[in-house]
Amino acid sequence: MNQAPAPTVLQLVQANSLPALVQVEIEQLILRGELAVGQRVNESELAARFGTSRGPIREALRALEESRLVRSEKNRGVFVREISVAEADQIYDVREALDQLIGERVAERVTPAQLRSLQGVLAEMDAATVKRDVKTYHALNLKFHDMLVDFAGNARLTETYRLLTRGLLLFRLRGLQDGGGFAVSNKEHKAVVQAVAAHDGARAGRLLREHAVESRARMHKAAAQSPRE
Amino acid sequence: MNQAPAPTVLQLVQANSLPALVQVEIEQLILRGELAVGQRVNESELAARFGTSRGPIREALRALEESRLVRSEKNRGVFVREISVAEADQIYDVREALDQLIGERVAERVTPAQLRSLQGVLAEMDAATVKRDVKTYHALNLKFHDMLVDFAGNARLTETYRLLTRGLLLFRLRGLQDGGGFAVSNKEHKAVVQAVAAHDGARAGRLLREHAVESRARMHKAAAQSPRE
DNA sequence: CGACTGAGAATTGTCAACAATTGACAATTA
DNA sequence: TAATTGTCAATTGTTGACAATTCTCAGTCG
Repeated sequence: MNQAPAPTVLQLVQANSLPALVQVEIEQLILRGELAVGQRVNESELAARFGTSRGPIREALRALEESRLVRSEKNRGVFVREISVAEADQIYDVREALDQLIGERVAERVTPAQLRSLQGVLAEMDAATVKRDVKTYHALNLKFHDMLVDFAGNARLTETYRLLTRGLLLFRLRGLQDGGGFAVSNKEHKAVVQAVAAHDGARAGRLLREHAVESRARMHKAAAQSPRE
Repeated sequence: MNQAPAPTVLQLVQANSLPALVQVEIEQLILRGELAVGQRVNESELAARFGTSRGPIREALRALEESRLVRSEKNRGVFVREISVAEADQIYDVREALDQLIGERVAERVTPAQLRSLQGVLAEMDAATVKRDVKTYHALNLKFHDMLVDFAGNARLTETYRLLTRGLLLFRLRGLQDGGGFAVSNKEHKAVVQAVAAHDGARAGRLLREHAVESRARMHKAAAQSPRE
C-alpha cells in the first residue's frame, strides 16, 4: 500500500496533457512562495516560462481556481489567493472534525509498517526540533499529517483534507507561521501515534482533533503578533 | 442574512466570463441527467450548443474535473463521472463527520426566521410524502440539507459539504435512489430540527450524523436491489 | 468465421492571431 | 489646482485553424 510505482517522465507526459502538467507546476510555484500571495499571475509570462501557448495555462488556472488556490477577476486576471484569519478559522472548524475521523480510522487500520514510518517521521521531527530547523520541521509536519490521512484508507477523505490544509498553507506563506511551539506540537504528535499504536480509535481521534485545536490556537497567536491585519 | 440580491443577467455577464457561465450550464446538464453518467462529453457539440468556441468549454470542463464532476482521459475526452458503491461509502464516511459538525453549529446559531424556514420545508416534505411525489421530495430534501449547512455559518464548510454531496448525486442519477423510506427520512429531519430549536448542539449533531448513517444504509439497500454492479 | 490491418472520419490538443477591456498617464477644461 | 477626458500600452477574452491521436469499419487473410 501507498507504493506509487514512480512513473517515468515519459509516462507522465503521455498520460497527462499540458494543462495538467502546468497545473502542478504552477501549484508548486505558489506553494513554494515563488508566486507571492495576493500577487497577480501573468498568463503570457507563465506561457513563456513553460514554453506553451496561453491556452493550457488558462485551463490550468481555471482548475486552480476551482481548488481555491487562486481567484480570478474578469478582465483583470487571476491572483494568488489570500486567506484571512476568519477564513483560516473556518477551515480549522472543518479540519478538526476531519482530524477526529482520521485518528479513529487510522487507529483501526494501521499496519505495523505504517506505524514504523510514522515513528520514523516523529524521530526526524525531534531531530529538527533540536537543531531549531523550522523549515525541515514544517516539511516533516506536513508529511506526518499526509501520511496519517493516507493511512486512514479513504481516498475521498484524503482529497478533502488536502484541499483544506492547502488553504492553510497559503496562510503560512503570508509569514504567519509560529516560530516557537513546535516542540509542543511534536509532543502532541507522539501522543497521537501512541494511541494509534494501541489501536484506540476513540482516543486517537480525540487527540488528533485536539492537536488541530492547539494548532489553530498557535496560528492565532502568530497572527496576533503579525504586523498586518 | 442569506439574501443574495438577485443579480440581473447583465451583471452576470459582466462579472463572469464565458467559461464560468458555461461551467454552471454544463453542471446543470449533468445534474439534471441530460448528460448521462459515464457518457462522453463532446467539446465541439457543447461549443455549438452554447454558441462559443471550444476554448471556454475546455476551461469549464477543467474546472468541473477539479470538482470531480467529470474525469478526463488524454486524447480520449472527458466523461461524466461515475461513482461506485465503494466511493459513495467513502463520501458518506466524511459526510457523517461533517453532518455532526453542521448539527452542532446550526443549533448554536440558528435564528428564529431560519428555524421557521426549516419547518416550512419540513411541512412541504410531508406533503410530498403524502402525494408519493418522489421527485419533489428529493428536491426538498436537497434544499433542507443545503439550508442546514448554510445556517451553520461557515462558508468553507458549505463548500466542502456541497462538493461531497454532489458526488452522491451522481450516484442517485445512476438510478439508485431509494423509492421507499422517505417517510422515515423525514421523521429523522424533524428530530434534528427539534434539537436545533432547543439549541441542543450535541443532540442535533448526533441526530444529523445518525441521519447520514441511515441515509447511507438506505443507499446500500437500493444498490443491493439494483441490477448493475 | 474470427482476427488483423489500414485508410478515413471524428475528436481532442495546441497554437497564434485578433478583439475587448483595463489601467496609467498626458492633455484639456473649469 | 482639481477633475475630467482622451489616448496608448499591456493584458485578458475568444476565436478559428492546424496537428496529433483515437475510433470506426470495410477489406483481407489465416
